[in-house]
Amino acid sequence: MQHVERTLLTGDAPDVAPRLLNKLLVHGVCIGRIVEVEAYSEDDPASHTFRGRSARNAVMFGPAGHLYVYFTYGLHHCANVVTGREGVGAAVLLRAVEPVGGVALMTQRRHGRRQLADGPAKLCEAFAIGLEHNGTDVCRGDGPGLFDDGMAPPADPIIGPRIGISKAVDVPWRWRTPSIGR
DNA sequence: GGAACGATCTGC
DNA sequence: CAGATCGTTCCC
Repeated sequence: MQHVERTLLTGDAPDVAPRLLNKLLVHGVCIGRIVEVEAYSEDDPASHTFRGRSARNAVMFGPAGHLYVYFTYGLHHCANVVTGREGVGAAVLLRAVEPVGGVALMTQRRHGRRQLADGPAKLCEAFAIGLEHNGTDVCRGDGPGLFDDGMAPPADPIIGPRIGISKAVDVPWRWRTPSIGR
């Protein structure tokens, strides 16, 4: 199995996001099929990059294919894949994956709970993704990576507004694979 | 220096 | 439906 090509991630976030559906997130023994994503662009009031570059969001302005991990609500981590060309602050938030491998380990990390990775913070807990992975490359190496096993993105993704934001509430930049997950 | 709030999750 | 819990950002 191969890492995804970086060229897949160099477009605008809303174009890249639906392409990531059905790709695999792999970290160590843990494997999950991506079933829900959201796009965040630079001129987007809901994006961390809307007010310009900062220490926290610097990775989002870097080259495509790197992981942007942030800490929120004092206890959760969320993971994004940076998109666009270097200098453009955009990314795709990984919202949910369907567990495919490493379920025992993920269950342990999730303290025995049944929902392993059906939310952005649960996904990070299950896959042990933290700030130490901020800026790592998902197209190569041994850290959290994106892989292509040949399954195409869904032809009929469910499209809707993004979740948990207070600005640009009506922008339909959330994509979900039908019939799987929640 | 301080206050407000957040791309969430859980248990009550 | 509110609390957890703290880093980031913005304002004074």
